[in-house]
Amino acid sequence: MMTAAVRGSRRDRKEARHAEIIEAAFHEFAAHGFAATRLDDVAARVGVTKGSLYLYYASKEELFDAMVRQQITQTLIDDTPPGDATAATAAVQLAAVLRDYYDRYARDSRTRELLRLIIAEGGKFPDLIEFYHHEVFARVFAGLRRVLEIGVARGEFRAVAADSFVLVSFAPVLEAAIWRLVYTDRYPLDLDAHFALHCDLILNGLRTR
Amino acid sequence: MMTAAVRGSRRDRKEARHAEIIEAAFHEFAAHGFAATRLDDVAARVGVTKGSLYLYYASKEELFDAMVRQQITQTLIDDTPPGDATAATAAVQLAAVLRDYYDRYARDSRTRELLRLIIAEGGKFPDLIEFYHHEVFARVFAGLRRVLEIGVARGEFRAVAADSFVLVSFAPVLEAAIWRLVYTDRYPLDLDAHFALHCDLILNGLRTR
Amino acid sequence: MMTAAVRGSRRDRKEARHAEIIEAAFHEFAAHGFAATRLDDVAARVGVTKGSLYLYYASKEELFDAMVRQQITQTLIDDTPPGDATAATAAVQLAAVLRDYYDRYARDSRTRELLRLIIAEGGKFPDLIEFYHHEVFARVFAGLRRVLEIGVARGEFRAVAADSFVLVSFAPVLEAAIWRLVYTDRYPLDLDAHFALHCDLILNGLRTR
Amino acid sequence: MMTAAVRGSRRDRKEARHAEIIEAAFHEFAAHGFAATRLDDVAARVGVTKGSLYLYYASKEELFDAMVRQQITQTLIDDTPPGDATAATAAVQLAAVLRDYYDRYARDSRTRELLRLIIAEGGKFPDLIEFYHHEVFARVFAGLRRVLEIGVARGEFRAVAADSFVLVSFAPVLEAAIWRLVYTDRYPLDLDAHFALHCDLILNGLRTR
DNA sequence: CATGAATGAGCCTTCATTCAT
DNA sequence: CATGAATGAAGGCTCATTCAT
Repeated sequence: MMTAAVRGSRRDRKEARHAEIIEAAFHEFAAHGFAATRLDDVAARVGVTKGSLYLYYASKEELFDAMVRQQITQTLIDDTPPGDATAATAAVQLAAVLRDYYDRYARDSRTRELLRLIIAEGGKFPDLIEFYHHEVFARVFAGLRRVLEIGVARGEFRAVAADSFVLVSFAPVLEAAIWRLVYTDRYPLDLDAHFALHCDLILNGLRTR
Repeated sequence: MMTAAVRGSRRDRKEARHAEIIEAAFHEFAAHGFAATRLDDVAARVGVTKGSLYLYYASKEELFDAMVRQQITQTLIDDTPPGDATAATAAVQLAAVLRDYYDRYARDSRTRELLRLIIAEGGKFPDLIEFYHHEVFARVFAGLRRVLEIGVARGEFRAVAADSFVLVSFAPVLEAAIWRLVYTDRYPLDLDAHFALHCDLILNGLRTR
Repeated sequence: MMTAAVRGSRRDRKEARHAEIIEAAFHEFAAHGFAATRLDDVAARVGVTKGSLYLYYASKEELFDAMVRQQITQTLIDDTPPGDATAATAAVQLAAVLRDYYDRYARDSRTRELLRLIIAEGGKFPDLIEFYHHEVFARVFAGLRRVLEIGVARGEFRAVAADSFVLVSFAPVLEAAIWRLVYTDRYPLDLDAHFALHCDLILNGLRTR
Repeated sequence: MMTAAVRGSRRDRKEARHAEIIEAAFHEFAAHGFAATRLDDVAARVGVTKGSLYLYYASKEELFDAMVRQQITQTLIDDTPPGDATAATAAVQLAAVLRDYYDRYARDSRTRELLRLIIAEGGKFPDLIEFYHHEVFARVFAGLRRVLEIGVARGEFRAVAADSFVLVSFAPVLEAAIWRLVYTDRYPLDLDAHFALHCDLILNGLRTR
């Protein structure tokens, strides 16, 4: 039992180290981008020597890759579908879904930084942007498409082109995220007002007459 | 006079060299980001030696800064206001303005790459994102605000919050640009359909009843 | 008695571990040389962790030293004098001695690899080449000298300079070993023909008229 | 003319640098082997910074390769055939050829060091040992074969197997080189006596009766 | 103006060695 | 005994920057 406990804790400690490194890597990579971050700094943030990182990840690339995947996965670990399925109208559902996306993708700074990395380093890591699409955009669009279909089926919404709709209706969320990424301090964005007008326009735009 | 002429042509040649270097720098920086581009590659693209770059720009940072500013300025060298001021209705004007923005910011690959650099390197070059805001977003938002005001004045549009409106109505343009930046090849975006639905939703959303 | 037995088996196990490590070290060092072999690889070959090696040898140098000494000693564990002392003529004896040396130093790949290490790393390990001289060359030369003396005493051989003779007469053996070390695959050496001509020339060269 | 002169000297200086680096590399590689030599030391020997080496050679491997090839080529730049073609007898010719080989391969320390590198690093650089064979052994053996054929044709030498003869007759040269490489200081080899007995045995061994 | 050799700081990666468990 | 995580000192290679020509 001792042995089992010791082994267990060893594995646990290793898991924990992995997590610590990922966390440190996230901060450094997010702050400086792939090329400009120094593994020295990542290690220092963990409180470990540079060489130790190589006990966990075989290269800077692998660390970056693992970090991004883990951040994406962790961000979406909440697999509860967005929105409020019990809502009376599709309009309320759509608003709930959008609010959910704002919370996940625009309000959370970690998600924003991840987005920056995807945009900035996507060219060098095609697998990662694919993964990001699969885990993030695909789900987001699926959610929006579902609400649209419900609303159309109920006669609440006009039958617009779904493929474009999911993109166009998500755009202000993405924009809010990017805006905060780039201009947070200098030109603050009032997220509530942004969300309010976003819903207003979309819902009025979709409404049947 | 000879001397002046010679001096003039010399200055011209120097101007031309500047332009060549900026152009080469744009391609390299856009492709690899600030940290990962090598001045060697920029120089090779110009057909010149690395050392020569320092006759024109004092450092990598300065070259990057000059390049981004020049690209921004050149992109906006067309100072004609967007849209079609002669249009009969504000709705048509708004559509014209949006179409104009799509052409400038989503369809043109150079503008997209510039956007990536702003997002990716903004943290390291705060003056540049400020400049970008001043030259790009400020103008864009001013254009949208004007049309909104016209439409409201004419009773065509509802009087929505202008600050949010300019952002929300521009969002699909920005999104299209970023999407093409990241997913061009894998998940193509139908820009015409995107634009069409964008206008549809916005105009229907704005319309007074 | 139990204790003694246990201790004994423990010591045996320790001896066995030593042998395993030496064996693994031989393969790695022979394949890559001193500087380029990794203790990780040696340990992996034993099926043990790198750290464990330090329970047996205090450093890479010591392991190398011990390995070479052990290989030399083991190679010569057969202390039977070379050749055939009962042979009728010194010529037959000489041929028998040479055959013996071919078997020991040219045909056996382990001996060849050892030779490479002596040549390659001798500068860094002077004690080892001294040991090699004492255990290998000194014996080889003594054997040849003895046969020469017998042949001269019997009037079969001319009285050539013994110091040079032992070297010159051994040279083709050494050459065969080195050739196989370097060119085994590309330019195979017919050891039997080599040996035959070697004997032919030496015996004819030594013969009194 | 100035320009041409300047350009010329620049190229010359670059050539000279190449030569200096090769020379320094030879000393360091010969002293420590491939893996254990530090480019820092090579650079220091040239009186230059480590980074400068990369202006001339793309990697440590390439430098090593170039160095070995250049040393081999330079050693054999003397394309005069070995021996003394005007000699009266094949025996005298053979002795002259062998003396020549002793001078080239056993007396010259540079050649010996090269040999050590071939033996030590051959496994890692198969092309180099091939090159060495082509430039060194092939020529050496061709020289010996020619003299043998002449001697046989004249009835001076017995018609022994040529393939083995070239190897066996060269062996003492190789051995002398290796001996000096390994045991120079501790067990000096009297090269003249070695050569004398070598010739004595070979010539007596070859002679027809 | 332009070159290109040279620099030197710095970064990623490796690996012999140590040590708490 | 054995482990394996951790260290830290290098070492190969890169690249922005300088400068004599």
